[in-house]
Amino acid sequence: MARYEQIAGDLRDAIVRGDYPIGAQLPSEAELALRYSAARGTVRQAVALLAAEGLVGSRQGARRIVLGSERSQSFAELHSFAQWARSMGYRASGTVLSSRRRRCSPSEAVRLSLEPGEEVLDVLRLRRLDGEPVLVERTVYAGWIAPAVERLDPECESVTQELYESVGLVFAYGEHLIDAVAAGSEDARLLEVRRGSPLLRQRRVTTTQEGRPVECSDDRYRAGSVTFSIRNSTAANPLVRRAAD
Amino acid sequence: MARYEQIAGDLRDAIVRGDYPIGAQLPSEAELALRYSAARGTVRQAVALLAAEGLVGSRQGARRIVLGSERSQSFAELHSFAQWARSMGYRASGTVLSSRRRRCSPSEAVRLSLEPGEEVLDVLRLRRLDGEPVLVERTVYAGWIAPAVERLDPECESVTQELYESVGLVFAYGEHLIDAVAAGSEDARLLEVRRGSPLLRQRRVTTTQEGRPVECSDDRYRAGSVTFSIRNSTAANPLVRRAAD
DNA sequence: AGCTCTGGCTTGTTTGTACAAGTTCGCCTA
DNA sequence: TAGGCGAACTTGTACAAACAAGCCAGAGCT
Repeated sequence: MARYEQIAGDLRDAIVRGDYPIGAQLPSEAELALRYSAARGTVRQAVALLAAEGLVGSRQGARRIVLGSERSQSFAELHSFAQWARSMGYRASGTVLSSRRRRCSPSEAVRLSLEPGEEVLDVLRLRRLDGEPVLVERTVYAGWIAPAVERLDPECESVTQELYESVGLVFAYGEHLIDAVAAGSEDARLLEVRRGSPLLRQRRVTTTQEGRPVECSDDRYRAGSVTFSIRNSTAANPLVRRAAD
Repeated sequence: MARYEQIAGDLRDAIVRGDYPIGAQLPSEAELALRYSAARGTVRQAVALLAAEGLVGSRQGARRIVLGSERSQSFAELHSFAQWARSMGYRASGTVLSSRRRRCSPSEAVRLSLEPGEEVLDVLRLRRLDGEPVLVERTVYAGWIAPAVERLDPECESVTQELYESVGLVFAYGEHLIDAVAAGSEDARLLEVRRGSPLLRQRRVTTTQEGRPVECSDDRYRAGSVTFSIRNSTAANPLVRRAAD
């Protein structure tokens, strides 16, 4: 682990612990550099991490200020339903309801960088938290990863983790579109809500570290079960609002 | 404008223009340093910006890869409905439907760091895109900014910008919770949809650069009018999924 | 008392250097 | 031909130094 990550971790712990309550000033960079016997640049990398997490605010000329004390785990939590659930203290489970190969549509070909008509794997999963159905996941996997996905246990808890362990696949980048839709009849039946009731939809495309698209998915959460949270600052975070398709 | 921002802008333009299409490699840091007559550190700051925006991916040892070519303006767009609308080519308008002072509730006192019972300003706004109502905004402003808000034109297009120009107020940090809810009867009437139809809700708290909370708001978008978009990578972006309140 | 202004403190930007660690690709060998 | 090896390349981390720019409090003045 890098030195600046250690320092960031140390400071984060101190903030979470309440050593620096909300509104308090952080020590100056020079002081921190001295305390950790590190160069100022290294300390800056550390506090930049905290700023990106929204824990501290920064203004040129003034001491850094503590803005919050909630820790957020960023990427991993956005991707792995199971990991997120575990960290929140829920018991996650899931079932594959259908899984079949087919030729990809033109729009999927674009999103997954495939040749038109190439084969893809279509998977429908229902996910539960503590037994309650909360999420319908309709995922399209690129053909090259399909065999590994088909080998997975249908009741498999964490797809992300299993794929990592079986073929070393790492989900590294993602684009996510979040909006609200009415439950269709299938959604309604699976999630045990009335047709037309509000669902939170997350559409995403995920790629490997090399930029190779792996999957695109349409996930629908039952209203009231899940919330997305973003911290942003003037200096960071590519969250934008877009017009609907 | 800082040198690294110029370089980042230049590279961003090149990517958007298609000089570096999706999947292409960016020049190495050394080459960019030479091209821009800058130190490698400066170039690194520039490409780090692009990486944070999700435009390029980074892996130690390998050339940087272009992941996307859509420009996102990050913070500003998340905050100013008017600015966002303008950048998307829409004509934004809005009306203040009600505005009244009252004592804050205990939960508001916590979120806005106020004394319990302190005065706040409650504003209900309806926002339109090209004349279509798309957003109901219920905002609670801290008492200290209330006078400036009350002086605003009820038809004011961009609250953010007006507050900046009139009192120099800058919204610098924000926390946002996004989920889906069913339209209440007031929502339904204002947005011209049926009661119970799905809405995308964004709750937020905004603070100044000093960490002083300015407002908290409950914004509800008509389904199909707006989506939120996030790009994330293993290394960045504090977006998380949370259980509902 | 209230105001201005200045000097010291703090963060922001840039350059330069060095080494660590991961990737890529060609060459060589079995 | 398939596989292993290594050299060159590329990004990541760390240190040191200098100056720019913004903030703040206290000194001094009105």
